Amino acid sequence: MHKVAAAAGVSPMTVSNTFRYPARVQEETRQRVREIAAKLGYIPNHAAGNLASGQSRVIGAVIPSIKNSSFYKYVRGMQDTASEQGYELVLKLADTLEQETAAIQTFLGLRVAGIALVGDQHEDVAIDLMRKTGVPVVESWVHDNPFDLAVGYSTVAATRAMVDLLLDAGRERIGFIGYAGAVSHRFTERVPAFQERLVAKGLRSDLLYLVDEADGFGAGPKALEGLCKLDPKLDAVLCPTDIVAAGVLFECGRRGWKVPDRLAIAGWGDYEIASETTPGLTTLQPHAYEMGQESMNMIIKRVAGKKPRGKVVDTGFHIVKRASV
Amino acid sequence: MHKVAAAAGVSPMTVSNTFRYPARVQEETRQRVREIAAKLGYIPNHAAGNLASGQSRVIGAVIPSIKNSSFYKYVRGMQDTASEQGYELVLKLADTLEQETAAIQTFLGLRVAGIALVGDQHEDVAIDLMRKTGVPVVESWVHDNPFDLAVGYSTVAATRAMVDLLLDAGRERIGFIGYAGAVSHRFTERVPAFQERLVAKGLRSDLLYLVDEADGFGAGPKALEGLCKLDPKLDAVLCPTDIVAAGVLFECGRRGWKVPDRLAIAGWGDYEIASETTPGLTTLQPHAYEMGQESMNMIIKRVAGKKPRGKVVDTGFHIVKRASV
DNA sequence: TCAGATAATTGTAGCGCTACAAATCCTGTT
DNA sequence: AACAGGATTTGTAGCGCTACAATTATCTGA
Repeated sequence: MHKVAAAAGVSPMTVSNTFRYPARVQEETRQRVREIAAKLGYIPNHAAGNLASGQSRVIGAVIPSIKNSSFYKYVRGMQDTASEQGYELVLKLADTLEQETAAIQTFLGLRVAGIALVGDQHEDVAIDLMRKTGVPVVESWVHDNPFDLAVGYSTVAATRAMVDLLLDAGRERIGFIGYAGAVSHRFTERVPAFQERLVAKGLRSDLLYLVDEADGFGAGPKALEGLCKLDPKLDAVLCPTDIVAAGVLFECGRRGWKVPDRLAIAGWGDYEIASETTPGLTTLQPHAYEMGQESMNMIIKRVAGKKPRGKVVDTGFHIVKRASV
Repeated sequence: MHKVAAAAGVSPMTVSNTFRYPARVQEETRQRVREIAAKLGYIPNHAAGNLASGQSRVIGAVIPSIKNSSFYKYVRGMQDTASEQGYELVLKLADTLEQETAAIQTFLGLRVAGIALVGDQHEDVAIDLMRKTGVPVVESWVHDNPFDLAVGYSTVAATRAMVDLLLDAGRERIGFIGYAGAVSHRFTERVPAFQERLVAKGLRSDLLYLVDEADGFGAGPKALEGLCKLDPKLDAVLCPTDIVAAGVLFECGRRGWKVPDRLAIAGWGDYEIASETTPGLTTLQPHAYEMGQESMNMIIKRVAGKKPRGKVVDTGFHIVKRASV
């Protein structure tokens, strides 16, 4: 900074202002400083700025997995919104709670302005740390009991809507594929919501099968086999993700089963593959992009002191009807 | 830090050493400091440490897209390797060169220890900045002309291998699906490599079709239609990604074409879907995880001054044979 | 017991930047 | 010409931490 200042014949403070508060600096001066900075390859040191001002324009997001497209739109929404408002989004991947905690610690060490998390299950250490440091935190894909801020949709309402859709289609032996590794309400909440509807209609509500991973195609065939053992006349399945649904669909192809005549298949997440299979997959669209946008908006407003703690935003969902149901 | 020091009855320097150089501090003291730090929710301020030491344990990676699984293993490889060696990996998404430049600027502002990029096409501004600041930079998925460090495999050799595979399978009217938005050698290099083999055999080498996006299923049907217009007797296609290949496969299903009898389909990337379709997709496995590992190793060695500039590592590839060819 | 060596701890200074207050420069008035 | 009042610019101090040198504690063997 000093070199730039010297080269431009101004004080270091003017250089600082040029980048932080351009309005404070005269057009002409600003231009000159910018030019010289560019020529010298000068980039303001965020770390030092952060230290001096106690503020940061960096927001950290912890993402469970990029193995599939489920979080793509969510991340895009965050990225777009953050950069629109002059913030920077950096990502860390974490597939387990331990990794999430490590990621949170890294972000805390970086003194980010805020943290975006997925889900409401976190290690105690992490919760403790976030509480003690007081960083703004937004949890997404969840609907209630926010740690600080939350944005999501109601999994329960969505599950009910999906089951109703299958019932309306005249299905009576509906199977449910769950995610065994689920530490999150996002997955576990679905079971009771699923059963409640069937019980009300006097139908079997015990056609449940848990798979190890929610993102693999391979889970589909396994689950279908498991469910068929419980009821060979199974006529519909509700899947945890479109990937699993596609796996089931491929398996139906191998078995020569017509979809949806022999089996109706409902997916979840509106992944790209849902629109590309034949038949297309009926699925639940979780408004991921909007969730990403809103999560950044909440964090940024919180940084500005405009949002109270404990705030929840419901971004809703809608069902995309295709031929598989 | 001072609060922790006071609470533990030691000097701030001892607290600093406890975290940075545990070996320098007596077991007993270290333990006490750690406990009190945990109780107080103290996390060392990376920004300040970075500033004081002029060093950083954070490495930034710019990733083109998380829309599909193509980069999943690559990121995992980076993440695992970085954390094994005590570094932190943070990610930024960038789908365009402008976004990449912005991401690089952010990382530079954060004063990261190194930067990992995908491909060898970058904006001049970005190149200039990286050169002037002298950060270690590793480009991956590319094989030559490194800006600093590079790790990848030979797209040319891989294309040749794929074409040979189709020729060995007795195909004579082979179509090539390319990626129109390709700014990178990764995609453009393939065309001449593709043609060279066919010309040598005296076969048509003009069955080319460019699609807008390499990651969408939808590109498959479009490309197939385009290629069939050029040659209705097309008997094989080489796709830019498994996603496109799956799109072609689905389209064959709609048309009632048997794969590989009527049309052989070769994918690229060994995405998960390649093993789950029926028939399975023959594809090219780019050793992405190893690429991620090696890219971090190179950066970290470079930080330690052990690697010279201009170093390239070839992580190779191999062909996964399945039923589609 | 004590010099001499090693281990453990501790001040000091300063990393690059920004908040804040103070100083300087302009303009248009009177 | 003098001056109020705003626009610009500029010192000063300090953010939280670490390199480095200096200090103090502890141990060794004769």
